[in-house]
Formats: sequence, C-alpha cells, structure tokens
Amino acid sequence: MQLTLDLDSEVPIYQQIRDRIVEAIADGALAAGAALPSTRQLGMDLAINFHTVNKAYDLLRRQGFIRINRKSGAVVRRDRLSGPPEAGFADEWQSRLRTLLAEAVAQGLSPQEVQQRAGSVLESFATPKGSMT
Amino acid sequence: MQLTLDLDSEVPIYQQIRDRIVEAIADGALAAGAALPSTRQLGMDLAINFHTVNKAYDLLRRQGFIRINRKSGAVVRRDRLSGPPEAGFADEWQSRLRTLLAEAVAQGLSPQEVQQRAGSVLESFATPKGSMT
DNA sequence: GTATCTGTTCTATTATTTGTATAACAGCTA
DNA sequence: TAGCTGTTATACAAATAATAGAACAGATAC
Repeated sequence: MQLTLDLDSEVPIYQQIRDRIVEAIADGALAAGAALPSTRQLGMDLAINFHTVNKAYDLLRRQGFIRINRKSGAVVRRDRLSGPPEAGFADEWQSRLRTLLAEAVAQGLSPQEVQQRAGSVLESFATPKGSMT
Repeated sequence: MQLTLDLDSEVPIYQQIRDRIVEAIADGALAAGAALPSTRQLGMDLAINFHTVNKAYDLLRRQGFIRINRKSGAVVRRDRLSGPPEAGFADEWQSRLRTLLAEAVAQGLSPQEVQQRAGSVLESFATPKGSMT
C-alpha cells in the first residue's frame, strides 16, 4: 500500500487518501475484494492520526467504493467495476468533468490535446497493474 | 451574466463563481477581452457579499484567466485561448484529470463511455456561443 | 466641482472544516 | 487472556468561508 501524500497541499489529507485509493481501484492495483489496511495501521504508516484515515474510509464507503464490516474490515466492493454506477452519479460527475476540461481549454490547451491526455489516462487504467492481495 | 449557484452545495460560493466563469470562457460565452461585472454589481445580482465575489475574481486573476485594472475592471485575458498555457500547468492539471477519470472508472463507467462524455463536453466548447460584450 | 461607481485594503465576527488527541466499548482472533 | 479492530464520543487548535462595515483613491457622469 505505497501511498504518497503531500502534507503541504491545499487538498485535505483525508481527500488525498480517498483520491489515491480510487485511483488504485481504477488502476487495478486494488482489485475487487481486496482488503485495505486498518485505519490505525495506515495512520501509523502515513504518520497521521487514525481518525483522518477513518474519515477517508467513511467517505469511500458513502460513495460506494468500499464496504466496511467489523469482521473483514475495509474491502473494495465487488459489484462496482462490473455493474452500472449508482443512480444520478453520471450526471453529477459529468458536470465536474465539464469544469475541469473548461479549465484546460481556457488555459490554452487545444481540445485535441485534452482528448489525447484523457485517452492516455484511460489507457493507463486499462493496462493491468500488480494487485495487492 | 446569468450565473446560477447552489448555496446548499459543499462547494464554496467563490469557487462556484470561479468555475462558472472558467466554463463561460471555454464556452465562448465570455470572449477574450470581455468585461466582467463589478464585484459589487455581481454581489447584488447573486444576493451575496461583494467580498466573496472579490475572492473569486482574485482567484481567477492569480490563475491567469482575467486581468484586473482600476480603469477597465475585470477583463478576460486576450493572450489565453491563443497562446500556450502557463508553465507546469499541464502536468498538475492532468493529475487532477487522472483522479476524476479514476472515479468514473471505479464507479463502473466504461472507458469508452468516459471518453465519449469527454468528447461531448469538448464539442460543446467548440461550438460557438453567444458572447456578452 | 460634485456625486457616483469602482477596485483595494483593513479589521472584525461567526460558523464550518480540518487534523489531532484521548478515551471508551464491543467484537473478533490468536 | 491479550491484542487488534471498527465505532463512537468528546475536546481542542488552526485554518477556511462568508458576512459585515469602514475607508481611501482613481475613474466617470452630471
């Protein structure tokens, strides 16, 4: 679970943890069913408070990325990468996509380069990564 | 300057203003050189404090989207949509793009659909909109 | 000139968020 | 039994978000 975060970033730590784990899921580094470290363990590894990790996990759970049981701990949901997304997700997501793409276009990136970069990222998700069972 | 914001959103008001204006620039609704309303005027229209609008404008200025003079007020930069983006922008932007695309893929959207939605958004930017001179 | 609008800056207050900290309880497991 | 775990509760300091009032200076309109 090599997970790097930037303590000087304006992005909250719990948000960074969430983002890195979501990327690891899309990546294939965290396969469906894979177990996440315990909040106390990950807090130790990252040298941060375990409540901050707990907040990130709770966010991932509320957004449907993981399941948390008292037994098995935090586990990547099995019915995610296969089935369709939650209702209403796609629309809300696309509006955020619109904002992000607008930023690049308004900064002078050509639509062609934007599309190419998006394709490059998606390609990096498609190529399977080493999973951590 | 029809600009809708959601006061119940978790996204700060000043950030929403920034986002909507960036989208209007990418959109073509705000052409290069176009003048933005004064902070007091926009604050009146949106029924919010003008300091909040000022914060949004200051953010747009620091990110290079607009120029602010005491004479002409806030104006969309002319040397943006033509020239290349600021140094180091593309890399930082792509890492944010990676996070956003990962979210969609991890939620179950196929890479094909993601790419199609990105294309759809970029297409909406390409088709010229009515500008507000 | 006077009045008005503007950007800019300063201070202040309230509410919320962020991160840390300590403690406790209950369930599982070696 | 002992240890690890998820979970919940409370507390605190720091930063952020939004509002508010006031003041100054430059530009514009009458």
